[in-house]
Amino acid sequence: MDKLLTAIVDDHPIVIEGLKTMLQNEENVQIVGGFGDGESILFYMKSNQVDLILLDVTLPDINGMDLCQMIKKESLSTVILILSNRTERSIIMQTIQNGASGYLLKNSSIDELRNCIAEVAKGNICFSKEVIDIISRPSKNELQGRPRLTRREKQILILIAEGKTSQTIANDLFLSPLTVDTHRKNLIQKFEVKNMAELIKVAYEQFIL
Amino acid sequence: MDKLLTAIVDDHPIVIEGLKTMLQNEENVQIVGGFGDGESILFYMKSNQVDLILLDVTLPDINGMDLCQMIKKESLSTVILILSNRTERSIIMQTIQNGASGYLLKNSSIDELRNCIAEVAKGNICFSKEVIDIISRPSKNELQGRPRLTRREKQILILIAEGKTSQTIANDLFLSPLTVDTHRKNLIQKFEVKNMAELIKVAYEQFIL
DNA sequence: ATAAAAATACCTAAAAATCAGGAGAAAAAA
DNA sequence: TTTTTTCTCCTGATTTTTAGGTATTTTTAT
Repeated sequence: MDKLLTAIVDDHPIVIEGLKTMLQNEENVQIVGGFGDGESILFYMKSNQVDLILLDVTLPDINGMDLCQMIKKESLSTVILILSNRTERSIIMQTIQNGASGYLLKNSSIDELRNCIAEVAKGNICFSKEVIDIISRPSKNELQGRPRLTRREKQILILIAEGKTSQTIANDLFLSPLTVDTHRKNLIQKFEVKNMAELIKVAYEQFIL
Repeated sequence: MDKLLTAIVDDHPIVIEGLKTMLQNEENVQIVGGFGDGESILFYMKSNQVDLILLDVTLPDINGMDLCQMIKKESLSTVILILSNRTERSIIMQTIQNGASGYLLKNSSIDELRNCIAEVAKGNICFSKEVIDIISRPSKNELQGRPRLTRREKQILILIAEGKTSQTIANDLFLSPLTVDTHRKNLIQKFEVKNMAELIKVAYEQFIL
């Protein structure tokens, strides 16, 4: 098997150097360069093949999620492995949704890194142990502080998210618009939000929608 | 190693039987029962240990995402492996976010199933090849039809999602409220939505928020 | 340098949502 | 069978958003 042509994208030169050192003796990896921002890796990819990208999500110019998409647009076969300090589950999930094949925290061991590189090279999706914990563990504020919605409230919430007005919803459900307004009010109270926009946001964050 | 006490939850008896047959000769798996709905597995778990659940997302009583959470609430150590026909990426991601450790399509081979069971039992997250494709491939309507937002628009979108009014946003950004209104208007046009609630919804669906 | 895109600001009116109360009927739970 | 929750509808005032526009200044890209 040919070595994986591997690029490192991180705005900390130290991290780049560290990774280079850690990976220089790997049999299946060949570092083709370190890049400090999104622009430069995208530019490099226009004229060079890259099989694997070790990518930090926080970059000066482009955010990691967007960069993932751009990289995949440039070359679908390039595999992206995220190396980041960010431990928010939403960030992890979003990078995967945007085309990354794996996610490691920066404090991962060389073994985990090695293992993940092997897995993603095979086409699998791979996370470090710590990341799996984050993904699997329903966070306190997601499970605990999650308001209980009645059937009607849930139903109306969905219709609100579809952009419908109280009037329209009332017609759909054969209710008075005033009733729908009451449910709106109750939803706002239950979720402790200021308006419908914020309501939809937290509903998404808490996976109710 | 002890055998994994494994429950099958699916509303099609044929699927339950098929899985039982497929897995009866596995060394590390012991089927403890088949369940046709969410209630019955939750009830069973109250008095019996279950290590692994093979779960269909579409059930008559409770939807798969919610059931995942309930199962994890009942027993955090129980590992959930989704077996489903649903190929929507959002469903796959949501089950994982809700505590599932893997996702297979029902037409997966016995080898893939065997492999995934082994992986999730080790604490890893595992998908079948087809599922990986779904997750990794940015779908047309997500990449293509995604409106390009300017920096300002994105910034204002975030503040709107926080429940702020035009007035408040204007204060935050040292702008005229009228300017903020213009950006609102442009956002509504770009996303082709009817109001802010729907805007936040599609922004989430397209991973912009 | 010039064209295009983005950001800024304004106007008028109508429509819709939010706030702050209350109150009766139906359904579900204890 | 109570009790509690949910669902329903109401008044009235206020705030905010939405839907048409127009138009100037700054940035950005060619």
